[in-house]
Amino acid sequence: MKVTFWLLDINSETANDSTELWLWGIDEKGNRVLVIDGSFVDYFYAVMAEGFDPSKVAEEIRKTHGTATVKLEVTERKLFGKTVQTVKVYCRNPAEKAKLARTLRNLEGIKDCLEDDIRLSMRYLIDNNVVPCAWHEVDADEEESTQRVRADKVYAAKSPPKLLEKSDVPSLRTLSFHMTCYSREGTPKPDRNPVIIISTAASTGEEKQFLPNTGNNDKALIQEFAAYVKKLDPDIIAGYGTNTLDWNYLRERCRTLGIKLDIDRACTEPHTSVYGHVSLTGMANIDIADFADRFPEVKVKTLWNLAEHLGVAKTSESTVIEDVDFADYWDDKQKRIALKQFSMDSARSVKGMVELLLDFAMQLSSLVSLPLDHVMTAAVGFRVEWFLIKHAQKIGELIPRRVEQPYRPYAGGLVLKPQAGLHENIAVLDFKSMYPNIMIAYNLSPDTYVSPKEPEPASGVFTAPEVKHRFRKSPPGFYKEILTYLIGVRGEIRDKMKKLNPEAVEYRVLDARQKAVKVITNAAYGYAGWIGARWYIKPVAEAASAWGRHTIQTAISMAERAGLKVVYGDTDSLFVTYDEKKTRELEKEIEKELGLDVERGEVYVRIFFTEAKKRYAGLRQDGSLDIVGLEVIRGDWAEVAKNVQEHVLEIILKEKSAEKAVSYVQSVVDELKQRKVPFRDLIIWKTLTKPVDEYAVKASHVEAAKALKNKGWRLAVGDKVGYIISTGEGKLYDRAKPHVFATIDDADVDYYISKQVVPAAARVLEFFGVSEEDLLKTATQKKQAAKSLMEFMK
DNA sequence: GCAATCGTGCTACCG
DNA sequence: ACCGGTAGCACGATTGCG
Repeated sequence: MKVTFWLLDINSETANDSTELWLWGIDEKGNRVLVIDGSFVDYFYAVMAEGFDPSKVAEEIRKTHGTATVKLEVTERKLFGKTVQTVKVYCRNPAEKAKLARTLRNLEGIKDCLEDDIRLSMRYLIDNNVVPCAWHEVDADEEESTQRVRADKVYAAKSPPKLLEKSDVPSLRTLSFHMTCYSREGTPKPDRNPVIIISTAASTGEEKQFLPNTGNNDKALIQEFAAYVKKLDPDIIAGYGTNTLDWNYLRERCRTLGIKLDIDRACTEPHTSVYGHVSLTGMANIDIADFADRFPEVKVKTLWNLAEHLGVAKTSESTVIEDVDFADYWDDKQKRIALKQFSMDSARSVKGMVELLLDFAMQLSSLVSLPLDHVMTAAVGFRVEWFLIKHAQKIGELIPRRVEQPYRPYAGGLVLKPQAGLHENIAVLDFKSMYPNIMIAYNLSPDTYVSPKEPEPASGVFTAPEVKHRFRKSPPGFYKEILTYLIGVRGEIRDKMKKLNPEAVEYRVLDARQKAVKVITNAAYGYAGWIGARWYIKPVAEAASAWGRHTIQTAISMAERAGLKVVYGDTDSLFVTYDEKKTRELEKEIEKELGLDVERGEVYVRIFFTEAKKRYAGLRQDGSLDIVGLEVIRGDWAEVAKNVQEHVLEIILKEKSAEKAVSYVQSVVDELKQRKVPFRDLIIWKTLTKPVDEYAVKASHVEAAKALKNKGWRLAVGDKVGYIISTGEGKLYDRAKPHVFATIDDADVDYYISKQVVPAAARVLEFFGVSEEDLLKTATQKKQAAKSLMEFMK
């Protein structure tokens, strides 16, 4: 019979010489199905050394390793664009694949073995064009018993599933949860601290809260939660920070309590996958924290900061309860109510974020072919790589092994020195997707690179400026094909979207799709220059940036020839004096001359540059500010300083009144002196980028981290540490206090005035004749300062 | 002997 | 575990003055 299903998860099961691929999905009727394919045979390639006959080598392999192999095939493949002879070695046991490949590398006539590092489940997806988060049709027989697993139907596939065009998404059951643990000694430890609350919010609308029956006894709590998960049988289980914290905690806690957390669809426990995320067989475990890097404007990546940014929760001082206070809240009858509410609200926020973000994850998953639970935990480089791998398989290009490479830097984009001060009426010209389009235009690819020792191919070559790397003109390289496809597809999607109502489900799905496509397109250049890349060829990235510099240089000359003044530029953008007719002509001329599309970006009514590159603030025509690079948008400055700078910029750009800005700054300084600012506006957040004892120098955030650790708080690399500078003796790092252990009365307001607020304000105001000293002047001195300022402005 | 200067480490930004 | 270019702070060693 034919079964149509949408693929949610895949895993492989190997037992007694048989290997099965388990495809978990949902059929058109909403049944949860498991399709088992036992016919796939894992393999790798043995690449022949120069001058060896593959059939003879195959014979030798058969003789020496016949029992480990099922079948041997002589085939031709390509490696970095060059044809190679190979023997495809089918393995009896997938677990022994890498070992067999290692042995065969030493066999005479074999230069190398490749693709033994591709895991079976990925191999299956790639080879059969089976795609996660997409519909397939499979010819299969229904199995009688579904006892081993939690599924409505189990099928045995008679052949691999076929991908269908159908682009809708079935209705998925999701369960969002939030877990709270009790500890009076810092970060809770699963061997001694209980779980006190688990709140859940399901897509069905059902909400639950699991609490200890008596005291802090959490055994029944966890068992009830586990039973509920099994009963609800969600397709997606989501939380915040669950990949790094909750699942491990629950697993450890269950071990301590002697209970089994067999909640997944194969009735096994959550397991840490080789890729680092936690996997629940047959369902998708989603950690919303893994989506946080899509929102760089959220500096401190907490559940609540992200939820508020996404508009799924409104936070106020009272909503959020800090981890340090959990135990106090729990132990106080009145406050416990608030803690329970907080937990429930957290689960609801997770649910809200899932609803907003899942579309993107599913589209990215199907685009790059990584299963849904893995795609968001995978780093950008790996997402690009899996997309490349899928295409490589189609065109017969072998997947290179990841080899350790020495780091060799190369020159990147060109950044112009800005014309400092205020400018009126400035337009930005941007090259559209400059690097991808350069790679397409000059056929830059790992498989088109012509090394210096090679003769020029018949097609001729493109030679990059400055660096002189050569790339054959034809046939098209594999990056060119991929990038052309991605850019084309994104255009098609966006055209389709224009005809749809933005409220429609289809519009949302398409929007998620085009975002996923854009992410991969934009990361291709970075991938090319990444030493960890399987297809790393430094000249590819180096040539792309060299052509980029050449492109922008040429555009600058053309702009100046056209009589447009260039006030700034960075990599693929030019800031020019705006003249409707001249810029339009320039855009056309650039496109004709360079073959790259230019689009007019922002047109600023007024823009302010400091002398520094990559830092400016512009006033848009709609009255909003566009602030770039300055303290306002940095996460490592105290909020009080950022607010002041933002307000100063607004006054300068809208009213051009340095005088007004100065008195505003002075008013904030006064408030600070009286400690009349919210405490949280004094917190400085910095990331721990390595373990605390590996720092070469003493630093405030590291000292604050040490203080937290001393009180039992577990801090991981990548965590943000919030601290304030307190009054007292010594260096700044001696006076840094974790914000959770401090109050406004501890704060050294002089530090905040002289090292935060005033420098941030002066960064802007010094271009209007205002010094840091002017900003520190008292009220009586203000009038004098204002007078001389008015002279200056004239 | 001490303040000014400079190099280094570090973080977070831009495109 | 995507690239290079860049700013700017704190720290701590070095320099320069006399």
